[in-house]
Amino acid sequence: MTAGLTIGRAARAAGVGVETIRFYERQRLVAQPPKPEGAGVRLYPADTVERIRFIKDAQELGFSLREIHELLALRADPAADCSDVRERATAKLDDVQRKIQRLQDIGAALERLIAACPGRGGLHACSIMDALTHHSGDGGTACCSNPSQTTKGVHR
Amino acid sequence: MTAGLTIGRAARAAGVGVETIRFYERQRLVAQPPKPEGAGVRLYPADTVERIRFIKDAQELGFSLREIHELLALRADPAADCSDVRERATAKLDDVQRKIQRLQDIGAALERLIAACPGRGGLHACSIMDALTHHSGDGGTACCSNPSQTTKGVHR
DNA sequence: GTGGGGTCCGTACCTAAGTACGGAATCAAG
DNA sequence: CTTGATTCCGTACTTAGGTACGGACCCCAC
Repeated sequence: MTAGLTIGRAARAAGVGVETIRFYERQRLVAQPPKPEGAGVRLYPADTVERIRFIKDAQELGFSLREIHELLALRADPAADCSDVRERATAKLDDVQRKIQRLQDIGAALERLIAACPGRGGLHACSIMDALTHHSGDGGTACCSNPSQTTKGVHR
Repeated sequence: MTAGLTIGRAARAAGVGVETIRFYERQRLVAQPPKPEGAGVRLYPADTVERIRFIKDAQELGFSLREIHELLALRADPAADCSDVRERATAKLDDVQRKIQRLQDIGAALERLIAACPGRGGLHACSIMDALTHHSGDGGTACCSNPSQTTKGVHR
């Protein structure tokens, strides 16, 4: 069993900064390993690196740190109140499935957008909003009316 | 064609606060309708309500306002550089598909967690991290070792 | 055994995305 | 035509999630 990684190596392995790990420790999202007797430096198990990666992943999927903490706290062991764990896990699963559904809608809209691009004829969809809302096939030319609101200087 | 909604009604329809709409206007995420000649109040088309809903949805899926602006700016009309639009749309689509993949992994892990709950025998998975990492079926009892890091006071 | 990098810890600072505030103007119901 | 709710606009404040800084300490290679 390898002893573990120093915080710097752990951070590099997880793709975050050292300060981020410390921040997560303060938020109790990851456990702070004990400092060895007398003096020395804390060593992080590979486990923690996985945990941090999960946190970053979940964050990109729109979960807040609080929600991620709830996800990580879910554990099915016979010593816990199973019906409670089931309930919370089921709620999270619903959440996840709703997100998947919406992403699939957006994905389909993007595909329509891509397909409509060098249209040579039809020109069915023009913006994502169009592709999402009146996504019914055909419809002829009733699209691309007001070409305002394009890219022009957002955020500084 | 209905004239439109006042900012308050539009906000209620979109499920956000008035101040949020004004904030989005400042960020150029939604267009500010013109104030009628002389005096009066701005009227928002139903269109804008849809747009705001989309923004909120996309945000829950982990897109930043900047990314959402990019998504909304994508439009396939023959007057635009199609290869550029295709490229950006394809990149966004990849993004979306990666997110779906990761959500499906998490969903599967949650399902394993739920299934393992009133285990009566096996007890295969215990935390999401376990269910995500050594998710191979069977394996016997090597699970649920250290029940530390449970729920105990995060964020005030 | 010393020099340079890494760790430790506390505090300060930063960006994104709102949210609240306050005073003037405007609208709509009675 | 008053009164109460909205709108309008600018500026200030807040919260989440980090990031940076500074001084003390530690550890490893030379």
